[in-house]
Amino acid sequence: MSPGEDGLIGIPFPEHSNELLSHLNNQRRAGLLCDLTLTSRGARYPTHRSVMAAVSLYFRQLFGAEEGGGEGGGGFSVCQLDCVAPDALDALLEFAYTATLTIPSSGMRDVLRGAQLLGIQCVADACRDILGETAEAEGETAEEQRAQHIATERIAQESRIMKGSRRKTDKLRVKKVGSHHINSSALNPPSASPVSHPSPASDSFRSLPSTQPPSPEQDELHHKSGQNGDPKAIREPGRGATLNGGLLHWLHERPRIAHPPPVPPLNDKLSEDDDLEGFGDDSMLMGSTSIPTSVANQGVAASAGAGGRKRKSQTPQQCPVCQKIIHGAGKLPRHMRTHTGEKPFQCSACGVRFTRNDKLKIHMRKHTGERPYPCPHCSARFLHSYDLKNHLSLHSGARPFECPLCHKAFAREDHLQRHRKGHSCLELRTRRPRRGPEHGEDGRGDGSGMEQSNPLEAMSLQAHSSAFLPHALLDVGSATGPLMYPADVERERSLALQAFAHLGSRRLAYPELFLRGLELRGGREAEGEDPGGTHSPASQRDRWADEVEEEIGEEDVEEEE
DNA sequence: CTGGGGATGGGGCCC
DNA sequence: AGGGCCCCATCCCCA
Repeated sequence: MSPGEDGLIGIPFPEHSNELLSHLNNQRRAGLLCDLTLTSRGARYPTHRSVMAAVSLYFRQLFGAEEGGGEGGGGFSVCQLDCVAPDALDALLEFAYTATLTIPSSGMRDVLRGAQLLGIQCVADACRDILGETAEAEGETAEEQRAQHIATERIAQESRIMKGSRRKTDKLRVKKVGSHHINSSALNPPSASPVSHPSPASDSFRSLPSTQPPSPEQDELHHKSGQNGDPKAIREPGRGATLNGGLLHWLHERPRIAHPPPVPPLNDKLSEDDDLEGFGDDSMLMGSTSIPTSVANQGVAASAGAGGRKRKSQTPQQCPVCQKIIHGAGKLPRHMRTHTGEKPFQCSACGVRFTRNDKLKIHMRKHTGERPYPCPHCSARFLHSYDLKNHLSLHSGARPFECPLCHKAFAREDHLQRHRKGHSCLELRTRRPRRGPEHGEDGRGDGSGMEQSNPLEAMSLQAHSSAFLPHALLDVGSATGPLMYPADVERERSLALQAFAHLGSRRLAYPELFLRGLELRGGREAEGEDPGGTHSPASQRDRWADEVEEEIGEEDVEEEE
C-alpha cells in the first residue's frame, strides 16, 4: 500500500465504533461513569450525557446550550421525563447504545411519541414508516403541533425543575435552556409550532406545571395516531425492520454507530446546523451515507477514468461499516448484507440461503439441472457465463495471461495471480538465464514462444520503441503485423515490462511515458476486445506499474548480490 | 502446482 | 429509487 500524497496513511478500524458503543452500553448497565439519570414515572435509567446528546436533539440542545455558556459538564444529573412511557424510554436508551430498536409492536406508538419528544428523528421516522404513517398523516394540524410542542416544552421544563431542585445555578441555566429552546421547533420537526415561544426568562414559561402525565391534547394525539396504526405497516426486512415473535427490531443499519461516518475533507460545507438537521434523516435510517456531491463526482470521475466509456450509475453511497463507495442505485442494501450476514433468499429445495436473489436464481439451476451456457464446441454446459468463457479459452488454446517473470501462460487471470503469489514463479525465475544468445522472434499464437525470447536488451529496445509508437504505426507498421491478438498484446506487454524491469528506472528517463505507451496499447485492446472490462487501460497501467516496481526492486536486489 | 468448477461480491444497464 | 439481470473479478475448493 502506498502512502497518500501527503504521506499520511489512514488505517481504518471498522469495529472501533461498534466496540466503543458496546463498552458504553456495558458502562451504562453497570452504572459506571453515568452522569445523567433519566426518570419516567418512577423508573430510573442511568445514562451518559454525551451519549444522550449525541442521539437526541432535545438533549443536545439542553446540554449544548448549557455548555455554550462555559459551564458545561455539570448540570442535569437527573432528568424527569414522565411524558415518555418507561418502556419507550427504555427502548430509546437501548437504541442509543446499540443502534437497534427493540420494542413490542404494541409499544410502537409510545416509542414514536418519545422519539418525537426527544428529537430522535431516525427512530421517529422508522416508527412512522413501520406504522405506515407519514408526518402529515399523523395529523400535524396546528392544534396537534401545538400540543406536541407543549409536550416538548414540558419535558424541558421538567428537566429544569429537576435541575433547579438540585443546583444553585438554576436561574442562569434556565435562561440558557430557554434560549436553546427557542430553536427547538426548527430542530425538532414534529414539534414545529406556529405558536410563538415565550421568551427565555418568561414567567409564563416558568409557570408551567413541573411534571404531569401527557396532556389531554397529547392523549388525543396519541389516540388519533393510534387509529391508523395497523400491522400492515410492518415492512420487509430489506428496509431494516424485522419482526421476531412480536418484538420488532429496527436495525439501524449502521450497526452500533450513532453517526454517519465522517467524510471530513469533502463536506466542509456542512455546518453544525446541517449536521443537526441531517441527524436521523432517512439516509441515516438506512445506515447509508449519501455521498456528498463532491464525493459522488469524484467516484464517478475516478471510475470513468479507470473504465473509460461506461456511464456510471447515479447516487454512489458510502457503506457506513467499511466506508466503501457503492455505486448504483439500490445497491447499498445488497452490500450491507455482506456485513450483517443477512441471507433473506432461501432455496426452497435445499434450504441454503443467499444474500442475493440473483444468486439464488443461479443456485436453483443446480436443482433444475439447467445449465444455460453450453459450449458450442463440446457437450459441456455451465451454470455461469463466466465459466463458459473460461472453458472456451481451453478450446482456443489461448493463454492470454502470462507471468512476466517466468513467462508461463495461463488461460485464466486468477490462475496467473495464484501462480504469482506462489513460490514456484520465483524459483523458476531465478533459473531464468539473465542473458540468452537467442534473439527470439516474437513468437506467435501458441504462447510458447516467450520462453525463447531472452535477449533483454534487444527486447527492451523493441518494446520500448513500440510502446511509444502512435496507434497508427502500431496498427500498420508493427513488427507483429497489422492486427494484434490478445495474446500478442499480452506478449508485448510482457516483453515491455520485462525490458523495463531489466533496464531499471536508471536507464529509462521517462518511465511514466513508458507506462503511458503501454496504456495506449492496452487501451487499443480494450476498445476492441474488452470494453470497460478486465483490461481497462488505467487499471492495467496501475497493475503494470506495480509489477514494474516489484520487478525493479527485485532486479536491483539481484544485481547488488 | 495446475486445471477446472463453483461461490461471492461489485458494477452496469434496464425496467 | 429500488430491484432484476447480467457481466466480471476474485477467491475457494477439489481432483
